[in-house]
Amino acid sequence: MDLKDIAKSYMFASLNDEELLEIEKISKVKIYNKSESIFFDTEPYSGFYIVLKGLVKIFKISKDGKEHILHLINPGNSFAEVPLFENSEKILSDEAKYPANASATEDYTQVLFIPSRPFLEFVESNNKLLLKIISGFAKRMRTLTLHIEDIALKDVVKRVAGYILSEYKIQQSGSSVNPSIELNISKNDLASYIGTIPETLSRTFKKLQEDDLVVVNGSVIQITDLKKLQKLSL
Amino acid sequence: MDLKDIAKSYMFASLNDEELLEIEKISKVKIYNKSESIFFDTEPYSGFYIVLKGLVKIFKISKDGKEHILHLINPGNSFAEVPLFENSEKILSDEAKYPANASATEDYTQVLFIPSRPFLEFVESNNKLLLKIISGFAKRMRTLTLHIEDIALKDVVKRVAGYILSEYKIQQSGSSVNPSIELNISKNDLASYIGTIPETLSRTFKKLQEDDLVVVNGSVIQITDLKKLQKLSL
DNA sequence: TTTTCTATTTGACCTAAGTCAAAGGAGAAT
DNA sequence: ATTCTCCTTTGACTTAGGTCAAATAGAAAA
Repeated sequence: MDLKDIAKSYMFASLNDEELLEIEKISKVKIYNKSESIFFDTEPYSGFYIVLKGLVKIFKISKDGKEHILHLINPGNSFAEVPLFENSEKILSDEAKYPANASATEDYTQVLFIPSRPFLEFVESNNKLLLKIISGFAKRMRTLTLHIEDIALKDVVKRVAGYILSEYKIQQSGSSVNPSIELNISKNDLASYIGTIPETLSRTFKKLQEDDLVVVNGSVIQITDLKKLQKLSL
Repeated sequence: MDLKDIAKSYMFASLNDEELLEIEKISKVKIYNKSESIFFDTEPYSGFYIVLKGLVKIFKISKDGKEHILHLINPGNSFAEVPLFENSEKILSDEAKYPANASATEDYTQVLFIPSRPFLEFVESNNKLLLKIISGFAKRMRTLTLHIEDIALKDVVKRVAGYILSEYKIQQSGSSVNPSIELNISKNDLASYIGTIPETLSRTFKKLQEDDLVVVNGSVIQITDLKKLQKLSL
């Protein structure tokens, strides 16, 4: 593994080579295929992860079997690092469990596993890293509150429009002549992520298409009318 | 103002007297009456707050005027501290705005205002405080994800039952002979917080009452059947 | 290619919860 | 006490979006 891979992550971006080496020493690269589980919410907590390549979904299953995707973690981002700081005593005495399930949604998803104990020791005396972690948490919190607002305040059409636009912003596929995005998750997962079900999502895409806002072609979504789509999403 | 008031907050609980004095020097106590605004989401960001007494609600207003309460902040907890770490450059160049609205929901709500610049300088070299902040963020994040799960996965009955139980856990009014809670927010606000509207909330209380799970008397809710209520909330 | 399996779409139907309108109720102000 | 608000409840109605069942389309395997 290359130190540069670690340095590309947001959390460790500001570390110097010596510190990166330290992280490399305690961490371990793991590779998962599509829909393989990384951890279940029944497992004892042993450490957190950073996505190096691919995509990871964090999800919960409700009593009656409904799945809801809480986060989609892109490369460079960490996940399951929250429990580490939530209740350190429980972590150090191995009493904590993972608070949700995680699995890869793409083949050859590469993650870096960082075990609790050595990391906590390392981080406690590293202000720069602590600030990075705080900043990461702050950004995640922003995403979460936006997500809550969306689910609580917006109907499915607005949420779908919003998702397309946010993906477009991330992917920004060069040619703005023909703006389009490619879904990197199944429509099933997308439905779960925006808080609805596949049937409703399908009907919503149809409606957006009939209104000439987008053209859906499998996993490719062409944006026909960006302006209108933006207006609709608010 | 007493240093002890500051020390009672979760964020500053582990500071020594010297450090507390430092915080006192840079901060300022403010008092608000019920429904008075603390800040709007249109105001430039100038610092964060800690609730000393009373209750603060953080809320957003959607395009069409619907209000949704994102957080209810109890004494000891901080609010609006997230933007501080989200994008430090913007904060320091005064380009950021508050990301939501805040107002007091009780008379004589006392808050401590801590301005960005001096606090950032103070915190950057204080590991203990950084860890406290991370831990606070982690806990808030947990609350937020639970909130998302609730809204996405549970119906209104389950959410109301859940709220009653969580309040009961916080208030735990001595005599477990007759378990009951007292709502410290209006039913209007409660409806908004759990992601519904007053009419539906009212009907839900009625239903819970008809099923002999609770007895609602104004703002006092007696829990008649704790076991059943817990089962219902899952 | 043919089969098999899974993902997606469509149709018919239903229900939880929202909207609108109005009536009570409780506390504040006069 | 009486009026004025604001908060809460009730009733009648509507609808977004969920459920269930079946059809269709892709993708992977044989």
